[in-house]
Order: sequence, then C-alpha cells, then structure tokens
Amino acid sequence: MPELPKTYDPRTVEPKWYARWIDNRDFEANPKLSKPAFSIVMPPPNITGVLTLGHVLNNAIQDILARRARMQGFEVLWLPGMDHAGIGTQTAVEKFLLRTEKKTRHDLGREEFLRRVLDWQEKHGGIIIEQLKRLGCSCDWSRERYTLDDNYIRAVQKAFVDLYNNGLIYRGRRMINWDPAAQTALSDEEVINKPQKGNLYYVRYEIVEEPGRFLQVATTRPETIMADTAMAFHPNDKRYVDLFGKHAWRPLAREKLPIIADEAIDPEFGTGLLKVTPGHDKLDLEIGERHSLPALDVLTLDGRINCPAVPELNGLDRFEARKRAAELLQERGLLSKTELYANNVGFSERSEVPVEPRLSEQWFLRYPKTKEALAVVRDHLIRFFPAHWEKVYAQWLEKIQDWCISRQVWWGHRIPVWYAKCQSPSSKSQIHVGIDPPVDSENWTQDEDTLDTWFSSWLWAYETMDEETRKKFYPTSVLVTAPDIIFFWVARMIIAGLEFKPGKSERDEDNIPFRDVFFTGLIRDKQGRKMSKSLGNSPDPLELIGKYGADGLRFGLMRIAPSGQDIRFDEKQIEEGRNFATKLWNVARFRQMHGPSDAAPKVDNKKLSIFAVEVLARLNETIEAIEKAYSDYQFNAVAQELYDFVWSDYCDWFVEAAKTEIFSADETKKKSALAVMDLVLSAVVRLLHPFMPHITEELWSRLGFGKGSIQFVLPPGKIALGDGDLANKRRLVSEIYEAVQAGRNLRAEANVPSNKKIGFILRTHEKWFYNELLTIARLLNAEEVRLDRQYEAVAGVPVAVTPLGELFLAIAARDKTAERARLDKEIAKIEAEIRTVDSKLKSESFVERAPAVVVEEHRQRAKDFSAQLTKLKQARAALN
RNA sequence: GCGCGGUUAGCUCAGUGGUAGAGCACUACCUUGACACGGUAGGGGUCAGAGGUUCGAACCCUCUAUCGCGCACCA
Repeated sequence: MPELPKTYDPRTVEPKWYARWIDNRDFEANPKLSKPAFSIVMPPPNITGVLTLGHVLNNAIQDILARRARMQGFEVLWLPGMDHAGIGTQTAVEKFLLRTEKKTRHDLGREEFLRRVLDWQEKHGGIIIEQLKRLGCSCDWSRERYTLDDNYIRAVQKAFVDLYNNGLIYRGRRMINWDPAAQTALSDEEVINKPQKGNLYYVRYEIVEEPGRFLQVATTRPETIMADTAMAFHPNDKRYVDLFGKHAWRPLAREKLPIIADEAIDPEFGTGLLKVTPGHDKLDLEIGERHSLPALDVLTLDGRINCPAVPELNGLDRFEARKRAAELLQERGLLSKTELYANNVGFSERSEVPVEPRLSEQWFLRYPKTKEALAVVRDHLIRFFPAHWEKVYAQWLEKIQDWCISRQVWWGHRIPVWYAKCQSPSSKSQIHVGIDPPVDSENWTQDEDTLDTWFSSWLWAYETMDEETRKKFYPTSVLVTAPDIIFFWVARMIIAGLEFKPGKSERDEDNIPFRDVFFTGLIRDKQGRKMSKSLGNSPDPLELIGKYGADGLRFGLMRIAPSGQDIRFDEKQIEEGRNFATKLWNVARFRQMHGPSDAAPKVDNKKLSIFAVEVLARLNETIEAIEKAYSDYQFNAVAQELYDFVWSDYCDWFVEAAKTEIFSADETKKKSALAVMDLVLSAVVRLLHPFMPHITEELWSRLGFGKGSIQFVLPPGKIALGDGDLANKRRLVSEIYEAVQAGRNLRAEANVPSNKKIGFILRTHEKWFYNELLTIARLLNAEEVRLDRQYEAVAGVPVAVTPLGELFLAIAARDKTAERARLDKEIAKIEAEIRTVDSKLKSESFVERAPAVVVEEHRQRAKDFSAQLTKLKQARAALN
C-alpha cells in the first residue's frame, strides 16, 4: 500500500473519483429493483445560468440526502434538469442582440429570434450542469430533463387543455401587471412592492355647472389625468354631497367628467376626492364598472404617453410625462400644491422597473384544489422544515387570486389555442384549444403568447418521470429549495399533484409531489446583503472549489448553514472546511504509517484502554446525535458533531493518548489501539461521506476498509460497550484529562516552553491511575510524572489542585509574587463557584422543590469545590 | 396595518428550564516522531431592554426597541 502523500490534493483526487462513479453508473436509478425508493427532483436551474453559492448550498444538501440514502440501502433517484426560463433567457438574448447588432427581437421576427435563442442556448446552455458535477453531485444524469423536451412540452399543453376543458382556464380582459420593459403581463407574485419617495399633486378641477368653483384632488400620477373618466367622493361625505350628478372639467384633454359617489373612497385621504382612472388602476376599474364608466388607456406598451389630444405629453416616457404634466398644470394655474409623499410602487421582479396596471386580454387560471392543498400541509401529509413556512404557505393560499398565465414572450411554451381567421360571429368553433392544431390549420392562427415559465415547472415533480419511474419514485421523498419560491413553485407543485393525480391511486397521499420540503436559507455577503450580479458580491464557487476543494467548500458551507436562517458568507468558513479535510487526511495518514488497516477490526472490550472506551463512547454519542439531526434536517448540527468528534475527541485526545500504546513494545496493546483507530476511522469516513464524498472515498480505498466503493456501505451503527463499568471508566478519563489540562496550564503560566520536557510531581493517595502514568506524562509532555505521597514543595513551586491530587512542577521556586497572584486568581474562581452553588443550596425552596438529582449534583459540586479550595489555600499560605 | 424570523465573545454562529459554548480573530509558547491548512495555554460575554411565570430563565409568557423577510394598503 503506497504511503499517503503528506498533503491532501483535492484537485487530483476529486475528478478521479467522480469520473469513476460515472463510469460505474453508480448514480443511475433502477426502478426495477425491490430496494425501497428514495427520490429527489432537483429544482431545475436556468438553462443559461451559472453556478452560484445558492446552488452550491441547495445541491450539496440534496447530494447529502441522496448519498446517505444510498448508503442506507435505498434505491436512489436524484433527477436533474434545467428550466428554459422564459423571460430571463429572452431578456438576456435581447440584450446581447441590442449590444452586438443593434437589433430588437421585432427587427428579426419571431422565427429568426427563436433561432438566435437556440444559438445562445447552444453556447451558454448547460454550463451549470458541468459545474454541479464538479461539486460532486450524484444525480442520475442519464435522466436529465429539460422543460422544453418534446414530451415535456406536450405535458404542459395537455395540462392547459385539460384545465381549459374543466372550465378552470379562461381568457378575459382584466387589470393585470404590465412590465413595460419586458413588455409582458406578469403574475401577482412577480411584482415586488417597494416604498418610493414621490409627490402628491393637488390638482384643481373646475365644476362645469359652477364656473369659478374648483375641486382639489390629490394624485400621485398626474400623467394619467387624460384617462380620468369621473370624479368620486364617499356618499357620506357632506363636503361634496351637493356636487352629486354635476360635472367637472378634466384639466388635461378637457372633457366633462361626471361626479359620482362610491363607498370605496376614503374620505380621510387627501381631499376625500378621487379622480377615477379605470384604465390605469385596479380600484378605479372596479369603481368604473359599478358606474359604467369607460376605461381609457393613455399609455403605450413600453410606457409612453399615447394621447394626441395633449401634444405636450404625447410620446413622452411615463416618468418624464409626470413631471411635464405637473408643469403644464402649474402653468395653467391648476396645480395648487405639491407635497412630498412616500408610497409603495410595484416593481417587476425581473426588469426592476415599476409595473403598470393595465387592462389587457390574457389567459387566467382559477386555481383548483386550494382547500386540499391547504389540508395536506396543515395535516402534515407534507411536512415543511422549518415548520414556520407552513403559515406563510397557508396565508398565500387563503388569499389566492386567479393566476395570469399568458406572457407576451416568444421563448417558451406556446399557448395551445388557435383562433379562426374568418370568424362567423355566431359560430362556436371560432376558438380551438388542443394539443394538436386544427386539421384545417391554414384557416387558423395560433395564440401569439407563451405560458408563464412556472406553468411548466409546476409539473416538474412527475412529468420528468416515465410511467415505470413514477410508479417507483413518486411521490418524491423530499424537496430542497429556497423559501423565495414557496409560492412560485412549491405551492403550485402541490396543487398540480392534487389536481392531475399522477400517483398510483386517487388518494392525496399518493399524489402530493413530495413528503418533506426543506427550505434552505439565503446566502448573504458579510455585510448581510443579498448576493447579486450587479453588486458583484457573489464569489465564484468554481474558484472556491479550486482553492479549497469541492469537499472543503461543501463542508464549510454546511457547517454554517443553520436551518431556515439566512447565511452570512465568509470565505474563512470555507477555509475551515478545507482545513478539516486536511486534518482528516493527516490523522488517516498517521494510522497508515503503522501498518495496514483491518477492514473488520475486532475489539475486545476487556482489553480496551480506558481512553479507547472513552472515544468509542463518544463515537456512539456522535452517531446518535447525527441521526437525530438528520431527522430534523439540521445539517449544520451533523457537520458540527462530526467536526468536534474528529478534531477534538479523536485527534486531540484519543490519538495523543494512544501513542503510548502505538509506540510501546507491547504488541497486544499496540494492536488493540490500532484496531480502535480502524474502527473509528472507518466509522468517521462513512459518516462524513455524504458531506465530503471524494476524500472519504479516497481514504476508504487507501486504508483498505472495503473492496468496493464507500457509497453503498451501511453507515456505522453504535458499538456495543456493554461494560457495566462504562460510566466509571469515562469518569476516570475525564479526571485524567482535567488533570492534564491543569498541568499544561501550570507549564504555560510558569513560562516553560511547549517543547521542553519537564518533570511533574503528583502528591496523592490515589492509586488507580498508576497504569496510565506514561500516558499522562505523554499528554503533559513531561519527562516523568513522579508520585510522592509526602512531597513537600519549596515555597513558590507552582502547584495545581487536580482530581488526581496536587500536581507540582519540578522546577525551582518561582518568583513568589507571580505564584501568589496565580493562586489568588484560582482561589477567586473557585470561591465564585462556591458562592453560586451555596446560595442555591441555602435556599430552602430549592432543596425542597428541585428534583433530588439536581440537588445531589449541587451538593457534590459544593463538596468538590471546597476540597479544592482548602488545598489551594494551603498552597497559598505556604507563600506567606 | 397583519404575520414570520433574528438580536448570545471583536466577527460568524451553536445552545428547548439546572456549572454560558465552538470556529475565526487576538496574546504567549512551540516546527515535539499525522497535521503550521498544525499543537498547547490564555484573555474576552450584566445572552437587546423591561416586566412576569418558576426553587431556578439565554431558553417559557407579555410588552418595548431594533434589524430582516412576507402579505396587505397604496388617491
């Protein structure tokens, strides 16, 4: 067996193993096997996206779950894929065209533009898949899917057609969110409200029937005055009652406006008068419908004024026009005042421009199965982790509105609807809704629009699977996703599952898309800002992999990823992941230096050193803690448990203590210590494998723990330490370790260099640790630890009171002042402890009402402390 | 306005009623026969504030402050 290199080099090890796993088709799921199923569908990244830290976090978690399940004997399907990302991809290509050719998509025409998108996809598509492979993701790449696969397209169309035939999808002219930059309708979820500083303009409207009398109306949008079709006040508002039925002059594009009364008006706001603009405001449209007012549209699709009647404004951009309109009114004496005003404005999530409420003919979905969707989460057929997202989910479903699913975008799933070219108004067949075009297609034109990208992704959990796969792997075991798409995707997938029933029965539990949902946190930068391209604060994960290895990145990130909390990213933490990998590597290397490992180490409980008992007991505790953490999706806790066990319990304590046996001439003892190391190392690499797949596979192979891959080996179970004396042995070890720490502290306080071997004297009547003196000496870096029951130290020789006895440094007396100060500090510490414990014990209510165990614990502590204090005081008195 | 989450060491964060923790950073010593991407020791916290429940509160309850998120309102 070749010796391990001195440092671990992930750059050669990681790609080597990944290639081997792929060659062996280790990640491919076989639905024919009888092993229990475990499945995850990957939230499909955008086809032209590149890997971000968010993806790393999300996919590392999925990989951990998939790899752990594989080890546990599940048949695992982790199904990867990509999303066509309608608006996103189209916008990227449009920007590119404008920059390189100074052309818009309209210049090219639909067909040519789509060809260009495909070129773009050819060039930039799928990069992220290669990056995920570099991360070590164990996806079944043979099943990679795309939301524009032929089958998938048909499935999306079928969903549309079925919903249409069930009366759930309809076409209607309604107020929608219009994105003037992308020039498409958006769903409510794609609009983000942001507080904005603006002005409240007080505009004067003259009363037609009473020339010279003016009404004041407060508005934030004077540029839409030309679309006013009424003035309105609250019917109980006495100020305006006499005006009911009269008219006001519209100040721009002068027209007579009826003055009406409507309950929707808030008399407290502004002047209590509302200019009713049904074409540009949702509330106004409702008022307009109640009073049969016309809805005028004075904006173009790209957000300019379309009103030839006011040439000063016509053609101006909406924000330009707002200023100009205010000036015009000012010039005409119709603007009485302007106030600074903060209100919320809806922005397009994608284009980051304010959306325009707009009356438009679009396709809508009346959500089905909303009650059932609420129930499956409320009744925990689907469990959310962390659970508080259940409430957010429920609130969304309770207030749900119809979903505007059509987009004026070319890249995507074309709406499967055709309109007859020559319509005979009475004919019912002027619309054709179907997966296939009408037979006489030359007489029909297909709807120009495409479907909201989420209308395709909501089928992702099962339309990515064929019949056989679905039978085995649907519903999926768990979905791992970021909470910002809980409405966009998670909720809609649940609805789709319940509505389309892809499961093996009609029952909800067979049709829900997943059983658990784990919501990750969002990764922020060190200042707490969201990572974004424009801020440039998002590190390139590939660069991090280059510096720290994929395993280092994964482990470092997982250790700081608290469940459901946002994560503040700091590269230091990835460095720690890398350092941990190196630590593991080196402690394995240490084992390997002492001969070949035993794949099936046998340990005899009776022959184990007490230090071995301790480390194995800690391993058992760690295994238990890890299992609990996994069941709650507490990945950071799993990582932390492993980190602490490996670094502290195993490396710092056990390996150091075991060196006594490893370097001893006693072959039996040496073998026993090496067997314990094999036991621990073999367990540790298996426990770590889901987090750090490459290095653990390398060590598994190098140390020869098994012939095959570590991927399919059962995780370690707890080791039987059925020794009735276990607790006692563990107590002895902790007393030894405590004494060692006290002794090391003595050395340091006395300025003895770390590498200098020095003598210790232990004054004690205890005998039980005689056999461990060599180990104690090694841990203290002592040349010897001499036992002396009667030892009388010269005043000023440093001493520590330990559970084993009083431990003296075998050096000449120190400067008495320094030693006094040191002891005084120790005494003060102990006295403080005693005060705390005593005050509790003196309290009658504590002694009476606290559990007996707790009281007894406190009594024991008080006893120990005062014994320690007595000895410290004696040492202190000797210095006087 | 409603709802959710956070506030613990200089920093990033663990900690579900009984002795306040880790890593980083800092200080000192150390290249000791796995590891300087390392070892040993040390300093550093009235657990945001106030009140309550309890024998006992970082932890449970109420209120306040503050930061973040979601929803609603938005003339």
